[in-house]
Amino acid sequence: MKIGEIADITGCSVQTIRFYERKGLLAQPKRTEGNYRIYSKETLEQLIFIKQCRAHDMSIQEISYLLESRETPEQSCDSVNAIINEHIEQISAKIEELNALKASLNKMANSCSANRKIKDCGILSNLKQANFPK
Amino acid sequence: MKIGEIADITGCSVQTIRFYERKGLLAQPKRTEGNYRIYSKETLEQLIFIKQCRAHDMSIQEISYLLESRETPEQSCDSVNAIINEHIEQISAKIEELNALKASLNKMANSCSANRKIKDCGILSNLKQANFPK
DNA sequence: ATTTGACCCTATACCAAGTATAGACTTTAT
DNA sequence: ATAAAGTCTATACTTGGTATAGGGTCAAAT
Ligand SMILES: [Zn+2]
Ligand SMILES: [Zn+2]
Ligand SMILES: [Zn+2]
Ligand SMILES: [Zn+2]
Repeated sequence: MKIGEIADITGCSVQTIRFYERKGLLAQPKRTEGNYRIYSKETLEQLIFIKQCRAHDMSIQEISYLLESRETPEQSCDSVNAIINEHIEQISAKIEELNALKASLNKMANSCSANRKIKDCGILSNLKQANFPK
Repeated sequence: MKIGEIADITGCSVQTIRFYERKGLLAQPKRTEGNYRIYSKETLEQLIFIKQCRAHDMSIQEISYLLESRETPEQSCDSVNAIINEHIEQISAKIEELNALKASLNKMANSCSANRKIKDCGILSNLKQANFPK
């Protein structure tokens, strides 16, 4: 298969596939005489795996670790669990952070209701307040 | 005040302040004879405003619009409201997305419990599944 | 008077995870 | 034979900074 085909199948762009190759997520593929990349079914499956990981917002490095671990199928999958659990923790922390931001923003939005002029806008005066950790 | 002072006061790094200047969030300040930047109290307050906006995860462009609007204090603050509300929408959407990701990741994490070998790991086999929008 | 140290200056490169060109080459279709 | 579509490499751009390198400035200590 040529690069455009696996791009179509997976929904990754051609540039993204070449980018993953540069980053080491995909091995250097064989080439045709005309220097076109040629992919095997296995590489296509690996790209699908990568796509699923990215869809779960895993970093290139996390995906690297997972791909690496797939090369030792007889070993314990504890490391896989560790990566996923840590990633879930990251996402949970981000959700908490965004919920706090949203609450603060909503509070600000509610502080604009009366005068409706820029100079009196509660939103802008809220944003002027310093909020330094002592 | 010199740049290091307002960096200390606001908690922005010196590089970040220079970065904001390049991005147009802060005007070109006056300089000493030795070419050091000199800041007024007003600029310090503007930097605090910017910091508060960034703490609410607003983009440089959104902050630009807010700073611009502050220059027409007699005008209606509808545009300010629009920016904040749109930003709240962005954050809400992101929260939804992360909640969905987290649910999917938790489901995956639960699928690893039995064999504890890489080749049988439910997490990895989940990630192998293609999930293409038809 | 000079040297040290702390600060400041510009310019440039780097990070993630791609996206978007330019300019050339290969292959396919008409 | 030519045009269109696909591919190639290399490079620049995105966001919000961070981290250097290689200088210049300024105050205090020697
Ligand atoms: Zn992660
Ligand atoms: Zn208002
Ligand atoms: Zn926003
Ligand atoms: Zn497992």
